[in-house]
Order: sequence, then structure tokens, then C-alpha cells
Amino acid sequence: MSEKGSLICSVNVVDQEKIQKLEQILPDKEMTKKMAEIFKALADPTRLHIVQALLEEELCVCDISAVVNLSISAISHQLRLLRTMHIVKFRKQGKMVYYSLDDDHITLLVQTALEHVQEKTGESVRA
Amino acid sequence: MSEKGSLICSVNVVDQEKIQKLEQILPDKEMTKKMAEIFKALADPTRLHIVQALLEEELCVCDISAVVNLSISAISHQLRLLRTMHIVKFRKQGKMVYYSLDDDHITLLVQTALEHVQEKTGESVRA
DNA sequence: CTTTCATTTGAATACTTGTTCAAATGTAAT
DNA sequence: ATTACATTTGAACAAGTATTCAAATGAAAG
Repeated sequence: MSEKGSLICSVNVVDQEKIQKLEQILPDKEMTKKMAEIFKALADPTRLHIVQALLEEELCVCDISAVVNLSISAISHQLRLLRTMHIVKFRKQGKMVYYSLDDDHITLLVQTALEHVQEKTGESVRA
Repeated sequence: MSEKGSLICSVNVVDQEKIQKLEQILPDKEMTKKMAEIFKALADPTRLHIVQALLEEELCVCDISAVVNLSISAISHQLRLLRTMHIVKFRKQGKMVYYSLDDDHITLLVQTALEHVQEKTGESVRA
């Protein structure tokens, strides 16, 4: 943000038009920020693990803690994050709290990422 | 990871079977970690912005810096990260270095995230 | 060879984030 | 009320990360 203005390189001067065209097409900064937040929610192994488990079935905090093998407290903290991101929803029943996925898009995102990694890892993709 | 073992809550004891079934179905930890890394690559506004721009066309570092409105140095650092993640590839031509997307899955991920945000923001989704 | 310019790199800094521990809710049972 | 238990919360600490600045490459041109 400093070497701009007078110090614009020749290429930028030439392609100023290209830059402006891109700025028009691209989603605005707010949109990009929100998209980044979705990715960020899935960017932590613990949270992704939680989401993967909830992809299968509804689970209580205790269950999740067992599957992910992390303290109840740590899980609860992460669940709060996923809650505020509208990725999971919850349902109280007695002392227990049951969590499930709130959003359908998440499934597609996780699936796509899985395919990507499988391909890059050289795993056979048929079936 | 501490209140486990002897202190397992009654629910877990009952559903121990459920937990084991989940552990079988779910991708192993290595896979989950790799998936999280893909998401992490897209989890930063700056990097996502770069990727969105490259979705449209091949660009040099200078161009990207102009579009994202951040110092050349900052962009170069992020590009290195995207490079090691195999998300972008580059091509040298004289003094300039041109970057483009290395992976097809990224497009789908970004599109899905965009749709998700648009829905949650209450934007009309037709067309 | 020296200068110029696009890009990269390394160190430093400020900021963010995941986990832990201890304490607080809140619900159900004795 | 008191106890037991599932979950949440807040503070604190360690680890990770994005950006900046200054310096280093490396390629083309004078």
C-alpha cells in the first residue's frame, strides 16, 4: 500500500484497464470477508473434525468430545464459534445439548475439499 | 483430553458403539488435517481476494498488488503460501512472474462459499 | 559492469487463535 | 437444599500468522 501512486510499474500503467475491469467483476470486500470466514470455520482440524462427525448424525457435546478426543471445554469453545457462524445448531434436552449441522452448503464444501485432497494425494478417485 | 478414561459420562458409556462407528466412517486425522489446510489457504481475505482475481485471468504480482491494494511484498508472501499449497502456479517471463490457478477444485469451493454467503445475506439467488 | 526494475526473502512486530484450567450455569435427582 | 453431572464461560498462555521494512535476487537495458 506504499509503493503505489507515483511508483506504479510500467506494467500497471499499461494494464490499468485490466485492473479496473477486475475490480468490477470481483465480489466486494465485505463479501470476500464473509466468504473467508466460512473457510476459516472449516480451517481448523478440530472444527473440521466436529463438522465431519455432525455430517453423519446429531451428537451431544460429550459424544463429540469422545470422537474428536479433546476436552469438553475445548469442544464447547469451538462449538460456540461454529454456532455464531451458523454452521451448527443445537437442541437442549435435559442436561444434554445436542448439536447438528445448520447449513447444507457445508456438506458440499467438505466433500469438495475431500476430493481435492484425495486427488492430490494420488488416491484412486473412481467410485 | 483430561476428563476421559474413568470419568466418561453415562451417555458415552451407553453410546460407545456409536462413537466407534463414527471413528470408522470418518476420514483419518491426516486427511482431515490436509482438508483443513485447503480451507486455511482460502480463509484469509487477502489470499481469497487473490484467488478470486486469478479465477478470472492470469496476473503478474504487480497486477495482483493493484487489485488487492496491498504491498508487493505482502502479496509475494501470500503467493508463496498459495504456491506451497498447490493452489497457484507461476510462469516467468523476463523480469515478470505470472500467476494462475493450479487447481480446479478451488473454483468449486469459492463458488459454493459465495452462494452460501449470498443465501445467508438474504440476497436473491435466482440466475 | 552498472543501473533499473519486478519479485523474493528474512527478521521484526502486532495481532489472532486454540487449548487449558478454574470457576460458573443450569438441570435433574436424592 | 444439597449433590451430581453436562455444558458454558473467562482469563491466561503458547503458538501461529499477516503485514511491514530493509535487504537480496535475478533479469533486461544502457
